[in-house]
Formats: sequence, structure tokens, C-alpha cells
Amino acid sequence: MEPTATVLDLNQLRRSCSSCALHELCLPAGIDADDLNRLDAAVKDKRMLDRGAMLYREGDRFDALYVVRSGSLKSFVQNEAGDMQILAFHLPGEIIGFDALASNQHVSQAEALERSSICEQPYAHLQRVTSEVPALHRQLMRVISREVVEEHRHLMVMGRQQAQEQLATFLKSVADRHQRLQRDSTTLNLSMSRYDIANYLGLVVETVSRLFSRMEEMGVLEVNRKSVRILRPDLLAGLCRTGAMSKQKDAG
Amino acid sequence: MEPTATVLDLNQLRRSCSSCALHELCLPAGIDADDLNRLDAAVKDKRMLDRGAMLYREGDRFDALYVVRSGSLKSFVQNEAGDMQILAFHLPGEIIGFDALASNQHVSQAEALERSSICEQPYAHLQRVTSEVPALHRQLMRVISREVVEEHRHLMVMGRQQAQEQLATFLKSVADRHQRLQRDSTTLNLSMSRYDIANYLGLVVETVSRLFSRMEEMGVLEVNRKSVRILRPDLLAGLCRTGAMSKQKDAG
DNA sequence: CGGGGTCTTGATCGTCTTCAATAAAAGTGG
DNA sequence: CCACTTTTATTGAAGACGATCAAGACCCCG
Repeated sequence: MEPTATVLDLNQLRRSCSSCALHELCLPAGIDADDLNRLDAAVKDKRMLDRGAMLYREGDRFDALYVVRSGSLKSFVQNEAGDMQILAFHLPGEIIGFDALASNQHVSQAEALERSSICEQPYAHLQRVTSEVPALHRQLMRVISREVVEEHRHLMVMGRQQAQEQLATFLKSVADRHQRLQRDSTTLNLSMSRYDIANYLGLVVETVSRLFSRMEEMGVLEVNRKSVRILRPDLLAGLCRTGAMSKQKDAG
Repeated sequence: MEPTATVLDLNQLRRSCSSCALHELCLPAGIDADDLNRLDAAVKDKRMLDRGAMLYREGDRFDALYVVRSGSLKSFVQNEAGDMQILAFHLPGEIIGFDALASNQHVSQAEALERSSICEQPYAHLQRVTSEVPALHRQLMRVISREVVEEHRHLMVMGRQQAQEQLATFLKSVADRHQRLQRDSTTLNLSMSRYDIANYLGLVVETVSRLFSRMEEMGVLEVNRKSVRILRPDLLAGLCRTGAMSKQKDAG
């Protein structure tokens, strides 16, 4: 759509973390310039991934955490039958790879949804730096914790909300993350396919497509393939709430 | 149901970890007697929880991991509206509390499903011991990793399977965990209510009840309230498989 | 023994899925 | 660059699965 983005990425690629446009969003939040430089030194390289390319596969040895600089990815698991379940979408500034922290090898897979620039943080280095810089360690823990909370939220959405609420919640989530990136949070460019969205929510693609159309009719959205404009953020927020009847609320 | 269990618990309560019937199932797997004693010293106390009692609540400061000695618990999250989503059930030998590891405070809640005996491992001590005993550290990491994998599996079940497959998978999971405990894996005593099972799977209680009846008619189970006997483990295993049509399999 | 919570079962309804067809976009190769 | 195929998205019609509403049975606890 806009070639500007690509050009920007290429420029950023040359720069170090301290000048990274995302540096306040990922690990270094609340960390001074000195600490930042030490972290910077640990960065191995900045990889480019084409659409469909895998960042890591299940079983891969764990040797780094990854920060999305530009583009986006999906992470997912597969069962014996090959069924895929998408766990999360990852936007710029977000960190991937935590799934391998405990066992030292990945238990999920990550694939680029579009041409993406990835910043690789070798874990051995990162570990050394975080042990020396308590602030960085706390920040890393905070990010991991957010990850856990996010998984809980995903389960809650799948378990207790119905399709329209689910899609509304998903869109709001993407919009909120755009906002944190100081981007226009009303004009979303969804890099993932309808299939991916459906899979993530536990629905089929037709249902998702219909919901987009319905929310457009309601005047909440303006949908054009990948491009979704949120016309009424207030209404969208309302659609997220599990309306009156849901399954069960608090159990005694 | 059987007072024998309660008596056993009371006896075990007096004993240390090294004589704990579950010791090979939880942390100390693959750890020699010497190491075990050091771990033993770290155990603060063994708590009893009545049915409905909370082990920890959201926001509680993190200060220990807990091992279920007997009984069982559920862990869950709640949203602003008070809707509950059960994340997991915890059987004897299983460890709870990992959700707080990163942020140092719990982001979910744990409640006893029946009178349960809990072994408390103060984290400060545990940390000291694991740093001195690499084998224990690895074992802890392995357990955490299993937790992550389990959450992925939960998402997969909720997202891609239909009701009957979900319940079959749930039952098989409980049976498998019974087997690891060297218990009779064909006679389950489900401590959680139908409401809890339904909530865990993202269904309503009536659906779960009907599915139990249906699987009984099929000759797979013999159901009597909380007591479920698996007559045909082979058929049950078959019911777990997402039969032919599901939502979407592997995406290209 | 009564009463509240749990569980089961039935009837009906609605949401989401399935199947099918079309359209638009993107990728492919001459 | 344009036919060609393939993938992705939309829409319709029909059907199924699970939810909802309602009633009754059962169980446990005071």
C-alpha cells in the first residue's frame, strides 16, 4: 500500500537500539541511556523476514528473544493432526519467544504475516545484562507477565464471548496497540487474513467475514479488505461487552 | 465419599517432603536424597484448605509456589463484569502459582474444589535451593514449561474442537493424570461441578450434562454424578480426535 | 425434614457452521 | 503485459450444534 513504510524500515535497520523508534515500547522502558547502550551491544542482528517465513519452529533451540521492529507475525501451535491454533498476533514493539524460556526450546511457532524486520536479542547476552541492570530485569518480567495476562484474556474471550463480541474485542485490541505505537488507532491495516482472525477466535472464515459486514452496516466500521476504519470507537467498545446473557458469570 | 483419603492426608501432613507420596511427581523428580532434604527444609508448612477456600487471589503478593498433596483446586480469572473463566484444574502432585512468577503478584485466583492439603514452597527459599541444585532448577523449568504447553492445549481445545470432543479430551486428561499418580485411571472422581467443567470448556452446564448422558448411552462411560467410570478408554480416545470436519486445519 | 444447590432431561430457538457460488485480488508464466 | 491459475474474501441458503428456557429429580447440609 504505502512504500514509505518499507523505506523507513531499511533506514532503521542500520541504526542501533538506542535510536530505535520503538525503544521506549519494548524492553528499555524506564531505562537510562547508559543502560541502553549495554543492551544495545547485546543485539546480534536485525533480520528481515518475508511474508510466510518462519522466525522459529516448534522444537527449535531457544537462543534469543525477538522484538518486532516493523511488520507483524503470528504465533501458533499445531496438534498431531496438523490443526493450527493461533495464539497471538505480534505488532511492532512487541517481544516474541517467551514460550521457550522455561524448557530452552520453543513450544510454538512464529511466522511473519508480511515482510517484517526483527531485532534479535541473544538470550545469553540479555541474561547477563538483566542480571547487572535490575531495572531491565524488572521490565523484562513485566513484559512476560503481560504475556501471561494476555493469554488469560484470550481464553476468556474464546470461552465466554460470542462471535461478534469476540471480533469487537480483537479489533479493539489491535486499535489499542496501534495507539501505544502513537499510530492512528482508528485506521487499521490488518496484516492477517480473515482465516487467521477466524482461527485466532475459534470461528470459521465466513462468520468473520459476515461480522465485518454487519459491523459496517451498523456504522461501526468502514471495511475494505485489509483496511478497516473504526468510525465509532464508542460503539465498538460497547460491542466488546458480553451483552446481558452470556454463558455463566461468577460461580458460587 | 471415602474417609480413607482424609485419614491418609492427616498422616502425610506430619511427614516431610522426602517421605511425601508425591515426591517423585512434583519438583524432586530425578533428584537425590541429599538434595531432597535441602528442599525439604524450605517447606514452610502444609496448609489445609476447605472446599471453596481461596489459596490466593488476583493481586496477592507472590511468595510461594504450592504443591497439591491431596484434594484438588481450580484456577481462574475474572473480568471487570465478574465473569469467571477457569484456566485449569489442579490434581495432587501438581504445582500452582506460576502465574505470579514474572510480576511478583498473582494474576489469577486459585480455589479449593474440596478439602485439600497444600504444600507451600516459599519462593525465596526455593530460589536459593534451585540456584544451588541445578537438577532442581531444570526440573522446575520443566514443570513451568509443561504449564505453558497445557495452556496452549487448552486454547486449541476451545478453539478447534466441538463440545463432545472437548469433554472427551477433558476426561482423558484427568484419566492420564490419574495414571501418573498410579491411581486407577478408569474410575474418576470428579471433584469439580458440572458448572466448572462447562466453564472450563466454554460451554453451558446443560450441554455438559447431556454429553455425559450421551457418552453413557454410547457405552463409553458409566456416569454417576461425580463418579465416572471409563468403560472403553479406546473409544474415549477416539472421541478426542477432531472428527473429519472441524473448523480449519493447517493454514497455508 | 425442609430447602437450596446441583444435576438431568425436554422443547424450542438462535447462532454459527456447512455447503455452494461468485467476485476480487494476487501470484504465475508465457 | 495479459491470460491463467490460485488464493482470499464476500454472500446466500440450509442445516446443526449448542444455548436458552422450563421443569423435575436428586443430593447434601443445616
